[in-house]
Amino acid sequence: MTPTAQPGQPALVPTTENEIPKRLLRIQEVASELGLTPRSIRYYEELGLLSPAARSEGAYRLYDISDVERLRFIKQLRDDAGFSLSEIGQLLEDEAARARTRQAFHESADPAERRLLITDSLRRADRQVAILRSKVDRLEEMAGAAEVRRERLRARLADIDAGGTGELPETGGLPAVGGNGTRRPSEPA
Amino acid sequence: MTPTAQPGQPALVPTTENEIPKRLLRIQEVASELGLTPRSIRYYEELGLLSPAARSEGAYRLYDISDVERLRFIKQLRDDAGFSLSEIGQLLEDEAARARTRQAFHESADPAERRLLITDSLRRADRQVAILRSKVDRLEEMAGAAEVRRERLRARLADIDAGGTGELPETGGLPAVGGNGTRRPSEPA
DNA sequence: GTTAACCTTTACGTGAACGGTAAGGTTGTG
DNA sequence: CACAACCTTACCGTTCACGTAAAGGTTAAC
Repeated sequence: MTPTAQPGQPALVPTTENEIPKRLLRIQEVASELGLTPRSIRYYEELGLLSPAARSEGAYRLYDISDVERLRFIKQLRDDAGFSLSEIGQLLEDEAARARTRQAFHESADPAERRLLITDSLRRADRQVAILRSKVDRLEEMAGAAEVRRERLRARLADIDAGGTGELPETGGLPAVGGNGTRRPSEPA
Repeated sequence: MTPTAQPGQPALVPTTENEIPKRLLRIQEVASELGLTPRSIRYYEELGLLSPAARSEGAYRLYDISDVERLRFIKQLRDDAGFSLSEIGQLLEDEAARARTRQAFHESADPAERRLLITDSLRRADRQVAILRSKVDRLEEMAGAAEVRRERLRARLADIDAGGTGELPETGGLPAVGGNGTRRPSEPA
């Protein structure tokens, strides 16, 4: 509450020289930045969706930028794409593999081995793109259908304003308004 | 199991003349057609998302085409768009209003009143379009980002195949592969 | 009118995705 | 070194979206 610096604050990683000061974030900082809760982040970890880059001496979880980006992606997949956490798990590399992979990549200068790691990631990226694109397409179709229904309503409105009955002859769109009541082949919506 | 017609089968509505034979469907028929279960359909009804066009003498739920379309829309909103059932309720006209509206529309020949009903539906349609479009946009962005990450991986693969190290100098994409391990400003992904 | 296949309501059970709390340890500033 | 603000694990509770079973009534072909 005081205007002075708070007690248990962040933490700068002791960078060897004047390298980029890689701030490691504690769980609450990450949570606020992403609009998540510490609880849900721990839950994702429990499911194997991610694990913090490091732990402090006292076992505090410490996250780096790549962790935050991964979490942001997870959140988008959950909120925007509506995937379940288990589907997200299938889409992402599981955390164990992720750790092994990046270790392996940096420790091996062997191009053949590196090639293998990259083609592996590439396969995953392909899957992600395919799944996201197909979802975009389905949603695009829904949005299009909604626009069609809207246009129909506009046409009916125009018809009424032109002295008509406001009933359209063609196909019954989504029964937003009319749908049943009389038994004419097509109802006004 | 017999090749003969089953016992408790469908039901044709006694159409006055040779009007379009409006088949009313029982709950299981609707469910199979849409890939839902009777239970979930009843649940949606319980939440006020829809109600069957009619009930049989013995209280069987009977659905008409407009009901099926409405259910199909609900399912799409749930599966493809990932909305919760309560969000779907907000997007759709609630069933009570829907019944009142279509009654009102058919019983009133008054253009002014009809106009009101239509503008009302139009407002809802506008909301639906807006919400769906914004969701499409967010997903489009995600898909785009995924494609960028994929291209980066392809570039690294090409680099390796050209005798390079497979590390890219620019910005760190989603930490799909590399992300931490060394402390260089940008990691290979 | 029997009967198989369907339906009804009611109610309790379940998996997913967290929320909340308890009991206790850690951090960094004053 | 005291202390406020953070964190830890462990565990029980909750909401949503149904699944499942019980007990009984309905429908339509035979």
